[in-house]
Amino acid sequence: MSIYDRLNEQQKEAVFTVDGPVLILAGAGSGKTNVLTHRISYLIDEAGVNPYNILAITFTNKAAGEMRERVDKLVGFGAEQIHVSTFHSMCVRILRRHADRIGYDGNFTIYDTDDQKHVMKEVTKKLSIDPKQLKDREIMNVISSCKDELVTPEEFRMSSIGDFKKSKIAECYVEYQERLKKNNAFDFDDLLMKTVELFKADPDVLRNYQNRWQYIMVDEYQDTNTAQFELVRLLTGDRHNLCVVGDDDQSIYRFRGANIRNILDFEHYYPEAKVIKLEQNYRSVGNVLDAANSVIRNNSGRKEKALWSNKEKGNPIHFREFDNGYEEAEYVASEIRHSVREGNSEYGENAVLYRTNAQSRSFEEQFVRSNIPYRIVGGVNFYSRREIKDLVAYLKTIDNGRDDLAAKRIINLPKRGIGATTVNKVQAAADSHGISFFDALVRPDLTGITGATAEKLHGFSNLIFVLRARLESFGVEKILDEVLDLTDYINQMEVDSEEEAEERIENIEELRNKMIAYCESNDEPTLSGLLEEIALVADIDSVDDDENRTLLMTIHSAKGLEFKNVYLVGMEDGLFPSYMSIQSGDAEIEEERRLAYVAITRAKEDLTITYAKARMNHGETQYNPVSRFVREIPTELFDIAPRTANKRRFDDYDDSFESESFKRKPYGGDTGFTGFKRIPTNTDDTPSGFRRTPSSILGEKAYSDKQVTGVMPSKKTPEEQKPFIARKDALSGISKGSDLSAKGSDYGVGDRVKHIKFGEGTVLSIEPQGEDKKVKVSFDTAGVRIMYASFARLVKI
DNA sequence: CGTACTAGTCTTTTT
DNA sequence: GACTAGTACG
Repeated sequence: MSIYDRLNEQQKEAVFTVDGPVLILAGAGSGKTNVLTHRISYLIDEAGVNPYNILAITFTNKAAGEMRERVDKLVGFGAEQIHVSTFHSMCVRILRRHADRIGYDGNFTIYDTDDQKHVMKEVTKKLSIDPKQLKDREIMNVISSCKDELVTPEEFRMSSIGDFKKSKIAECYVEYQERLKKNNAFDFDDLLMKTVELFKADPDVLRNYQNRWQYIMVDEYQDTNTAQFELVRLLTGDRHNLCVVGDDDQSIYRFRGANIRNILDFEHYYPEAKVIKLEQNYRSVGNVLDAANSVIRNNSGRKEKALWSNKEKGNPIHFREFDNGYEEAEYVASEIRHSVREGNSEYGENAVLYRTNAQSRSFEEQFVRSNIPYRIVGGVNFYSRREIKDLVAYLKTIDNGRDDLAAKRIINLPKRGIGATTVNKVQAAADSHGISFFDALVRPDLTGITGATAEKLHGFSNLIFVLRARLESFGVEKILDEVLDLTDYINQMEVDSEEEAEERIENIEELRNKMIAYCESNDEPTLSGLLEEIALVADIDSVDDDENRTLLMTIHSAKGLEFKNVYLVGMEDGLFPSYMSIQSGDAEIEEERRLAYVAITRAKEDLTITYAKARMNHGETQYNPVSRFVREIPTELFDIAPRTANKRRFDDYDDSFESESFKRKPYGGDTGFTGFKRIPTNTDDTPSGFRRTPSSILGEKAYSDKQVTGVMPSKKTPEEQKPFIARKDALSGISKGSDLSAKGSDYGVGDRVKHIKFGEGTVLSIEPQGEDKKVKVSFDTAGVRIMYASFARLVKI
């Protein structure tokens, strides 16, 4: 009996074919990750390949982490030698070592979208481009596409001759790239493009990596762009020991430059390639799979595939129609609550998938009201939040003063009376002397700034020097506290509301947790290392599978995940497929269709599709028809079919919900009835059909005053219903570093405590962490959390 | 230099 | 509807 016995024939073939190019066409849910991990294990244990010679590239850090974990379990030892990483982090590592070969310093910074925008602002200003005629955003998109396709500024300039608009963009590209270079910065696209450039410019370096990585595997191959293809091609060299895994039907990143031809033409490029199709789906029940197949069938130019399953048919696909998005969200929340109470699923087995992040809001509101523990993935990236960007800008400036954008961001933050005029003077001095912004501001002899303003600048640079000294003496772990302390950031923060303040403080707390986590997982933590990790994380990376919370996310984020119950919401033409894609044509619609296919195939057992007749979109109400993708699913697969549903069928369904406190009424529409309306008749909007304990009823009652964030306690005494503590009080514990250990020491292990957001819980453990304490608390509704005493401000009850 | 108001944009997805 | 950048004014 070996670990390979449980694989099916095709999977075995994929695992055992280790030499030469291999294309694994892995349909949704066909055990792809399993094949990849077994293949790595086979390479090491059976084919005698040194783990050091194996490279596995994935799409997200989360996927990389999971793969490593699973390989670790299969392979006795040596798994840590395998290089598992994302394209971007692999490129960063390579560039850190060899960037000097292409004229950059290995100590480069990585610009995010926000930083790029700032640079582009400067560029268009300098080239006096009218922002009304040519938007920064458009220019950036074109440049990004160029980089995806490995088109250099010079090449693009040549190709744009004669085209006015294009040549304007080309000028911007040239200037933009020069500025990046001057700032010793790469943007995301550069990481790939410059690595290719490096490999082409320096064959020795390339050969070095070719020798190191003799067996290469690429996951999610359908999402690679031209630069990534080229990178892989170069690394593979003459060995051709390349195994790519993907599914052309799940290619959903065309907008980002993903080139579906990479997978469709693989055999063309490597004629000796072995093609293996994994067509058995182990994930979804028959009806779900049938629905997925009937949708994707409408696309042309696919690789021939026949996904099948020997699972039972399962439940029909649920289709529900609503008057508006509010009712849609209300329904989903009540279904999930129902399902969990009936013991049919756990919160974490349910997921809500939508096309756009903007849709998350109404669901979040309903989930809070219904006391459903949830987690929203994506939206505004954690590191794009203002307070986080501010603090990270401090960290960057402390780390090295070469990031001009970072220095400019914080020079007057908190307010020091340094304005635009001064900033411009300093920048001018920096430009004319070829030094960084920060270096220029400490040189009054170059800037010509005197008097009070010079004093202010001096104050700022002094602050940075002090912080650098503290970094030296206290280390990365403490540096954030020092920044908060010396800048009095939290008290100086401008906020509109108590809620906003709370949210920001929590984000800062989260940043602090992440920094500590980084320090703990690295033998030699450095500020540069931390900042690098920060630059390359995606939101999905921080999703913890064990949390038992319902996940809300875009379909894009859901790729690669699976859930027992999936709610695919907002299935309206104009929203999904998006209005843009409908305007653009077949290629775009096909991409949206693949997205629909990805969404449907996330469901293991139950799929619920919802539609709202009217929906609020940027402030105006839209009326959209049912998504064409829904109409591509045969009506037999639905319990209530779109458009053909009748009252009888609805009433059948509704029986289980009929109650005195909560009624759904048929809606008489002109297209024939397909939806229903709920009319809550009292404040307790829970269907009375559920068996509920008195205490949970009490909890629900307490909920009628509205809660805004996260998961709340199930029980509240009148005293606790007081509003949040006044802001200044709430914050004082954080900004004064010396107070830290004094705070929150009035409780011990086993005590009941209350957290401002997570509610009540029991203290599991307390351990000292420098001046602070790490407290582990099991919250009644928010699960087990580890937090820092100074931030958590737990109150003993 | 800082504030308050206005206009514009976003909303398709992200390493 | 929400957030941001830009502008006018004190």
